[in-house]
Amino acid sequence: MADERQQRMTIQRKLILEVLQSTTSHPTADWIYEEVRKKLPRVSLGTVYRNLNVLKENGEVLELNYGSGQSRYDGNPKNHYHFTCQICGAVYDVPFDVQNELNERAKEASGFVIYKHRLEFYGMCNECQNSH
Amino acid sequence: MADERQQRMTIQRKLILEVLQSTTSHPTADWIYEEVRKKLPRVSLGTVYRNLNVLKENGEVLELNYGSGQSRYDGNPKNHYHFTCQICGAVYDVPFDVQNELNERAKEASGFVIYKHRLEFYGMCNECQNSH
DNA sequence: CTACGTGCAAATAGTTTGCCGGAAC
DNA sequence: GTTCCGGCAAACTATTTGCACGTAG
Repeated sequence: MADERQQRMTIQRKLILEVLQSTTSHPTADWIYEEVRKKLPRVSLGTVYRNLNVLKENGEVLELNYGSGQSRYDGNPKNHYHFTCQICGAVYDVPFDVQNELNERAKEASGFVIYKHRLEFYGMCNECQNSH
Repeated sequence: MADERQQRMTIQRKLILEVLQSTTSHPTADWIYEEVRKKLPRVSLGTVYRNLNVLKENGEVLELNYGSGQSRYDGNPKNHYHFTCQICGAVYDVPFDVQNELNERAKEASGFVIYKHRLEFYGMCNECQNSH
């Protein structure tokens, strides 16, 4: 809050944000790295991670984190819900309104101050359904 | 499903399950390791992880996975909701009924087959509130 | 010109695995 | 006795970090 450190919009940071905002696929850091590398071949994976963390702290991207393996990132910082296919691992948005009354109920049930919630659905996507 | 591999109830597995079921603190693998070590000093961390994975596959425990760092484990396999304090990192249960109609709405909104959902709340716990 | 950011490589953290001896059944 | 499991240490994967140079503002 009191940290008024000046941030620079470098080419790397700009490209990383663009990649994230131009896909709906909730990619991993590694995938983002490969994409950015197409335009900026000498970029490093460390830079990708560093910038994802900066952008996350700025509230410009979300980190999604499922059971195992890598984190995934989402260029849409507005709270919304996700679906993960338990067969192929793909992650999709679930387009229905955020249920803010859930926060109320959680507050009543727990007594804690609730800032936000995260809701993730699991199941089988259409493609995986068809190949069964 | 077709895997009818015979499992043994070893002392290690038994203690790990007991530790998990006798706490409401959703501990990390490391904490479980330290607890089990009090009764079985030569147990190894690898064994703890191996057994947590076995128990998870059996559906006897849940793996909870938040933003960063380690996984946490829950000895209560019934679906229920959690609250994470964003200040101190503690995880608590949120005692209100599972909202199965959310699965319906997600199905309508996405067209996918939904098996389950996971709902996590974030905020500030009472202790952290008092120390501010 | 002054921080802040980058590339690179090495370090870390969490978790998994290979091996071989040991124990459950 | 057979098969699964445990201890140990090494391996692996994802992510972070130290350093010296580069560049945005």
